[in-house]
Amino acid sequence: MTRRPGTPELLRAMNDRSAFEHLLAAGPLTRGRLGELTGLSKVTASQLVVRLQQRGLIEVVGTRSGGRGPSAELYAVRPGCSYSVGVDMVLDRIQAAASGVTGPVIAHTSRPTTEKDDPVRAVHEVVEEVLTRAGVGISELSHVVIGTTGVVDPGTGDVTFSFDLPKWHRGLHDALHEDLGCDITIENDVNLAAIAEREVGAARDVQDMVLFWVGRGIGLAVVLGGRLQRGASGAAGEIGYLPVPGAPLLADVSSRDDRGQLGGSLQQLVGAGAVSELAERHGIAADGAAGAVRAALAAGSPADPFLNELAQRLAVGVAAVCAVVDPALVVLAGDVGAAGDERLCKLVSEAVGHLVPVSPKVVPTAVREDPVLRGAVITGVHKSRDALLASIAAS
Amino acid sequence: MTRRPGTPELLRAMNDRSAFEHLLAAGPLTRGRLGELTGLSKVTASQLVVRLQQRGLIEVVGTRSGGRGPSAELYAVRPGCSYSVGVDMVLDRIQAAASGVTGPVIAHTSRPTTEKDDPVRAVHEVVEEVLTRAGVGISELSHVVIGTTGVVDPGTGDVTFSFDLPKWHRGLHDALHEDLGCDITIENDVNLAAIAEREVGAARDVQDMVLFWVGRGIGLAVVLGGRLQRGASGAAGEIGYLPVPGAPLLADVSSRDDRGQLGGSLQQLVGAGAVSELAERHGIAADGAAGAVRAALAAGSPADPFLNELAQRLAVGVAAVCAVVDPALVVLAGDVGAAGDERLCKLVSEAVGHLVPVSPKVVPTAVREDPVLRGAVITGVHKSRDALLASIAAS
DNA sequence: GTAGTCTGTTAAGACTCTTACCGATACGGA
DNA sequence: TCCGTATCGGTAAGAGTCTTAACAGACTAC
Repeated sequence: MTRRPGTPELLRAMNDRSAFEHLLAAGPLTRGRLGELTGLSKVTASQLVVRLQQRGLIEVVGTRSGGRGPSAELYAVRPGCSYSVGVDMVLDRIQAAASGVTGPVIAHTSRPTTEKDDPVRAVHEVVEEVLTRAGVGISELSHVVIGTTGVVDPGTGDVTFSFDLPKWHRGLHDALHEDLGCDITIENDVNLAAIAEREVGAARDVQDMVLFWVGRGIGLAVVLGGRLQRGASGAAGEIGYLPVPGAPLLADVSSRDDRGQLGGSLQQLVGAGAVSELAERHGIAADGAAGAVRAALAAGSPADPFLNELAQRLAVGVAAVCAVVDPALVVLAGDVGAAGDERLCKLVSEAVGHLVPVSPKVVPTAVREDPVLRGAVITGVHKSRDALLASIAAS
Repeated sequence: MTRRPGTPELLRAMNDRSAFEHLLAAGPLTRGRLGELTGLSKVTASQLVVRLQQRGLIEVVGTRSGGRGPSAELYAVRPGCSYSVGVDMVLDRIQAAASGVTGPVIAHTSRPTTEKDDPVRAVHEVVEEVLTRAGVGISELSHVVIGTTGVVDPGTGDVTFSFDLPKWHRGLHDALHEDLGCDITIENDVNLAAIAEREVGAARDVQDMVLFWVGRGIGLAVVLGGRLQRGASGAAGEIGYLPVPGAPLLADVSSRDDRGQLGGSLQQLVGAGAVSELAERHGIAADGAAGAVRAALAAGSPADPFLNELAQRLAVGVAAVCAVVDPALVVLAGDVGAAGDERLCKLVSEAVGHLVPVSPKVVPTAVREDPVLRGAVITGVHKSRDALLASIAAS
């Protein structure tokens, strides 16, 4: 409740902030146009530009000539006023990408790693490398966003536990913060994929959507009212544990199946292992679950029973989600989801229509390359923007 | 994006608004205290009080003496500056309650009705009656909030379809608005119960919670990030359709079971009919599902198998919800939920713990009397407050 | 070459807030 | 009993933000 009272300074901060946001969203702008967009007068817009320029947040990037009068100067956000890095680690590789505050990726790197590596060291090395490639000093780094399988405590921002990566555990957040000296955000990988989908993929401008990740593991990202919902303990979307018909109820959540893999009901139905098995049973030979789906799509109608059965299983999960949160859009992502493409989505959509009285659009992911890394970078850019805007308001 | 620029007038509006909110939240206040709470100086607080008083939004309600200097005047929101009415219709009775903008109910009425009555007329009559009892003219009425079983389109605010009430259909919102000449809000009854629970019940200050309504029908209200989530088509929480193990998958959502009742999987498992049947099978004789639960609780350990089975069934639904949205709190409400009380909640909580890796608190509803009506009144008060605050900002 | 239009600046005024000061009031301790 | 002190409410002067109005300069159009 300790909100500042409405002093005139607050007004200035609000307008500076508004102008900065418009510059971020609508590219280079003249003073006049900035005045129109913010609703402020010409004079105030000029003062505001001077302030932002003196702080190094914006710069002149050219002039717009061709009009009647003198050439107007074009202002844009200075990308170098804040850098962020996104990191994604999957199985045996760790990737990183760097961006300025304006958005576009300016450097990318990828190197091998193993689950036994110390995560702090692995992240440090890859961040250092990508910054070198970008020609940016570590002191200019504002935020690092790291994707992880598993659950992140929304209170502390720390890893609660992580599938596959035994060395990623509680305390990692603080260790990385200490090591890199910048703000650290650890986020669930499926959530990051959903952020990418909303920013540059199939879910642009959708306020209520879910992203159903079907790959080695399965997961769900829930976006409601335009906001990513992490749940009270960060476990929102852990739908591997969803109790569904067609799979035996777990005797206990801590028990493991015969593969030694943690898994609840839906996990046993549409996890990668189950999909491979299903493909095999239908006589489809391919490498891995996603490969099986691709092979089935290529095979045409002979593979229909396999795809139908897979769609039925997925639809049960989707239907449960629809019954609870009623999204406008369901994005199928992950290896298997992406491989299934529009064909599988159509089958799932039809099956869902028979189970629940709502009909969300079901579409394949439109972010085909490194969605998690992409989401991490986007999140980093957003975080560094927020920090800049807060600094505007504070001073 | 057409947001107003940061003019000094906006500042005044913000501060007026802040002061009004503080007066609503913290009861009668002196000018000095108001200045402290808003963070404004004594002078500004005085000017602000004068403005609000001239508009009839606040009034002097006494003086606070006993201190050192002269007695300070106490200001409070004038309840009469805006009235709202909440309406709830269940089966054969329609209820209404009226409130001023400060909150407390000032009049209540209840009259018989039937599903065949014209809803516009039924609502009109009960609203008129409760206003008469309150001594308020219809011209002073700002908002009417009506609870309904069934689905409300979040885009239009209109009824999409309603269980049990065939005459409640699309167009009702506009018809009521025309008839009563004030703002109309139609809201799902379970959502209203959740609003009441958050305001005066067991879910105060909880940001992520769900209310599981177990009664004649079953339903769910989802509150995430402090906001009620209605879903893209208003069908969030229609968990009667949730596919669960232990109940047969629906062949088609439009088919009906042998009772002729629309129902998905979870509905068939824990709907009132199923609970009564289960009780009968365990040799518990009582009138209705809630009665059976009360009888079982009174009977003690001989009835344990019945309660355990019921808890198991409920837990499957709760577990599915937890897997998707991970609430901090699950409130069991509705006839059956309320009857089950802490004993049933404990059993459900234990069963949920075996199904999913999160452990939300499971508690019985703390709003025992007319939760839906209560929620409707609270919603009406909030809406009329919003309207007043908007009017402050506009002028 | 001149008129017209647009950019960016300066000057004066309106509105909001703040600090500083003052008279009036009522309690508490000497 | 009386005076010191804290508090309430109000007035006056000042600082910060915005606005409109007017102006000097640059560039295009005819």
